[in-house]
Amino acid sequence: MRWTNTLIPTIKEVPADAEIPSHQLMLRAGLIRQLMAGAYTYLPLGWRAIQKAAQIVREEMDAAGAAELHMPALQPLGLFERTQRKEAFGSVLIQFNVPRGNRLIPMALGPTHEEVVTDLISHCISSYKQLPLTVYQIQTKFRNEERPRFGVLRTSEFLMKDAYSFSSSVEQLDEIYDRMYRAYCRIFARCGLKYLPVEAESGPIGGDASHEFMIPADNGEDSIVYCEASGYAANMERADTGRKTPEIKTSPNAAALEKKATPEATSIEQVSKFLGCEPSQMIKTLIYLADGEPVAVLIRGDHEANEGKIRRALEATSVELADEKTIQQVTSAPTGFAGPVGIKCKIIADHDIPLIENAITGANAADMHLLNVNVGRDYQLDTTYDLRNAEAGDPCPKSGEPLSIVHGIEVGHVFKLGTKYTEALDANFLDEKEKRHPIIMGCYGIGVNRIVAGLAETRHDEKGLIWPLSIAPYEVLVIPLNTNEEEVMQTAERYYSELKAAGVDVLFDDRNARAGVKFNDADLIGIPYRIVIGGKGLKNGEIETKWRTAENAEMIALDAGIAPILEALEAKKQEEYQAANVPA
RNA sequence: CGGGACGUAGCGCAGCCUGGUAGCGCGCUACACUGGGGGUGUAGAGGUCGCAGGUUCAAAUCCUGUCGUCCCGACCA
Repeated sequence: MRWTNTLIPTIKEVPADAEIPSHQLMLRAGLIRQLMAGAYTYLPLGWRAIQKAAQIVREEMDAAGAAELHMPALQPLGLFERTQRKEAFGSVLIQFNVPRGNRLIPMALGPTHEEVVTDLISHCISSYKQLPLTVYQIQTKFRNEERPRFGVLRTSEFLMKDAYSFSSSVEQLDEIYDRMYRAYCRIFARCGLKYLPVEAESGPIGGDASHEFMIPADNGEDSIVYCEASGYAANMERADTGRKTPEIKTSPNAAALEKKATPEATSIEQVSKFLGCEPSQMIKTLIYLADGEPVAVLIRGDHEANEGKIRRALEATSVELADEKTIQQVTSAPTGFAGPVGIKCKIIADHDIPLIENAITGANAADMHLLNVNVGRDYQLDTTYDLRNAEAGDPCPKSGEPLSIVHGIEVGHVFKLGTKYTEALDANFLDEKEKRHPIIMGCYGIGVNRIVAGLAETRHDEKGLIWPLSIAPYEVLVIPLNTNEEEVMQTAERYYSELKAAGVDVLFDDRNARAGVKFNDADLIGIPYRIVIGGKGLKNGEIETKWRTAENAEMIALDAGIAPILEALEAKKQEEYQAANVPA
């Protein structure tokens, strides 16, 4: 492609609205332009990078035995009503009525395709002999983000690869899940990303039912609990800590229980300020309804309760914060003054709770808190649980080494779905004994544009982007230094056409611009291999080549033609593939 | 949806407090010189100051409303 025939609007200054590197660089390098909050145009360079990523995704999905198809983005709203996801999605689901004659048809723009694909499969599959089956598509998804942000990382319209597997047994599902998991590792490695498979929520199937694939990045939205020593990685909802139940006994330093008025101080922050104490000295008493039964959950004041852990500890199917009325019944006080002492319901506590000497808690009376509360003397615990979010420094559940919290960009998610959608939409199969069962599903998503944004976010220097060869919009950039010199232009044209004929993705900077402009743009858009043709070199019978990542250029002889360039590209591809550590 | 900031030429910004002919840099157009890291000169083009209403002889500037964009938080199958 000739530079003058395409659209690469590079920007010298940093756009005011962009804060994070990927957003700034993608704008500056002419990859994207914003249409409105949460909706971006991909310009030729950006779109080519996306297509490269999509192609890698296709190759690996096909190799993993999945079949590509294409489903409508326009979907009947009724499907979402049948799976109850109209409510679950809420304002995220973009919906509207479309006039058809004198009727209005309620529709939605697909935020994902579980409903559509399950509906499809329910009509096509009826026997266990047709299973397992995995299908996928690469398609634009629509989710109304209440607050789009971070440029192209969080938008209301984005390109997603979504795959769905259908199987007749959990064993079949497990096998497909492992295959998808490996395909994902290969995809992200081939794209040149440093990625982390992270344990995520366990679904209805239980066990290792879900992994998120994260790119570690300071500007990532998600928090990952990570242990360098053991490789343990889990998201905040899921992460266990290696803490154990401590000895539960009254502290020898226990001071006399004291009741203190704390008018209108209901939050940890307010009370700690009012009493001049640290939040870590306080016990937060949260009243939950576990399958309808009230339970008091004790968490240290400076910690975050984790509902998933609470649900598992109680062996409940549903857990939600109790309503005002329940709290009033259990604590004899309005919300904000609950405490373990004398509370009228079951109590469970986090591991850290018995360790707090002379704690401060609600007094189960309006506008009152208790000081010097101690376990054993003032309230009783048989055991303790891991009920809070992991924090940096907590022991790793595998190695016992301190955990760290790293931020990440979610680029992929694999999930054992189970039969939620197949039951709701009547997608069944007949087994060998003519018994009907709902098909068992898995779903597997990749944010294709996040692959590109993730690379921009993590691979750049002060001059601009640094693409790996596998995703680079063009592999080679040919720069004739002075377009007025006939010999320079003829030579450059020759290299351009020969490289193109050899199947290399080559961009030809045929602009009549100064060298500085071309070099700076070259660094900004980050094409991996640069070939410079100038008068001085030609006099010596040489042209200059330089890798974007290299410090210095190398001269190669004109006589050699494009052969050394093709060799260098091939060697670099091998080198990148080796370095990426692509699993088998 | 709560909190904060900002809307002036394609981009980055000044002017606003204290109302009185809309400016700077980059980019763009033409010509000339120049030609290995955003070059120089000359001459130009381009703006209903986000939008609406109000105050005033007079509004980019003051007031009210509204729309948009960004950031923090809530939310995110």
